[in-house]
Amino acid sequence: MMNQSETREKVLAAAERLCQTRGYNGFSFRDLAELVGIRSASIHYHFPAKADLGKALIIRYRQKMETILLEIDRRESTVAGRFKRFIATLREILKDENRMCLCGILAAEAGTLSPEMKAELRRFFDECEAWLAAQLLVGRQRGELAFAGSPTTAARTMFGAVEGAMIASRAFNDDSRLVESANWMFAQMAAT
Amino acid sequence: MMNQSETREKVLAAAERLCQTRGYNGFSFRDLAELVGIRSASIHYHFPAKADLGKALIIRYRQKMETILLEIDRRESTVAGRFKRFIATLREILKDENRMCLCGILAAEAGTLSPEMKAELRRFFDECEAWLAAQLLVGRQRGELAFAGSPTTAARTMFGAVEGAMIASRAFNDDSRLVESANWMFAQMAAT
DNA sequence: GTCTATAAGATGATAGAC
DNA sequence: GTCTATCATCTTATAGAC
Repeated sequence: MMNQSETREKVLAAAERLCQTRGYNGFSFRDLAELVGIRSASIHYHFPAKADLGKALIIRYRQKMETILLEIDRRESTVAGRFKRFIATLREILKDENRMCLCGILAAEAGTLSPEMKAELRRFFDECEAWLAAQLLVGRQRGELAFAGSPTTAARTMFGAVEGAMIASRAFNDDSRLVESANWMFAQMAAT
Repeated sequence: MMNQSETREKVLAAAERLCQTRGYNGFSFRDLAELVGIRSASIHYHFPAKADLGKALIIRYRQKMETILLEIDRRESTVAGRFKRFIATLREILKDENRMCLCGILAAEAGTLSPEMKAELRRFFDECEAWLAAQLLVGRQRGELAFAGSPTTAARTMFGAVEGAMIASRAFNDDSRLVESANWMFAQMAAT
């Protein structure tokens, strides 16, 4: 028998995978239980309602992203290098079972999510956009990038483009779409 | 009593709305029947399986988009004007009940869709991207736009950005996100 | 074409034994 | 913590009357 946090983590990992491939409304507690190797009633012990699971899913995913972004900052010093590694991380998700960004697919399904889930979702977008905006600002200050308007608007556009490109990549089963779009955007912002 | 095509159209219109707000896996034949004012069994008369309804939904949406794009070409002569009107059309969708582009939300749920639905979905992306690419090519030839690489890559990136911006707009319940991102992208491509 | 009736299975969720 | 058992409800889908 496993302790609480061990099973909880297994459930979250499996649920994340299911949600990324089939969407929040595309998987059930039974699908999840089967994947983890326990009964669906046991899932309810850890997450009373599906919305509780959904909320935990977003928080965990956001925390993982925070770690990834910190690691990128640590390992890459140039804006170009950071952006490239950011895209590479997302590409890995696509390559693995054609998964989508968890929060991108959830945002598409926002109409059926609990208010709490939607609030957590917005935080994820806020954080990713803030990180991108910080990179863009530095890039412009260093004279590496050229773009009009606020870094915030540029970051929102870029992150939206990344999420949209992931969706299209999935539809066409072609992860090169994400990379091509990312490269194009960065080239378009390269200072002349 | 209504003739076949009349009810069929009512069903499709209601299903489109439900799908745009709740996603394909977020509405049932009963929800749909209630909205149309008939019984769910009657829906099955027009669309034996849900995937048949889904396929018809995409084809109809794509045809409507084709009409919209032709109309835009007819009424606007400049690339900037056409792009602006294209975005305005999508913004209207967002303003109305915070709806999402039908094919954007379906592409996000692609993992649960029938192969036929996925094929129709790709056609929608192909057509929108082809239209955008044609506009971008003309814009560059006229010296109004400046961008590197093929119009196809630029168009794919822009359309992905538009879909992504719609998703974010929905999550934040703020349709200005779409417009700001669209304006930013166009400004970024404006020839100096 | 639309209805009632119904099937067969899935779904989120709970009670209570171990 | 996990199980069995069970629930009420919902889901897609079909048969057959009108």
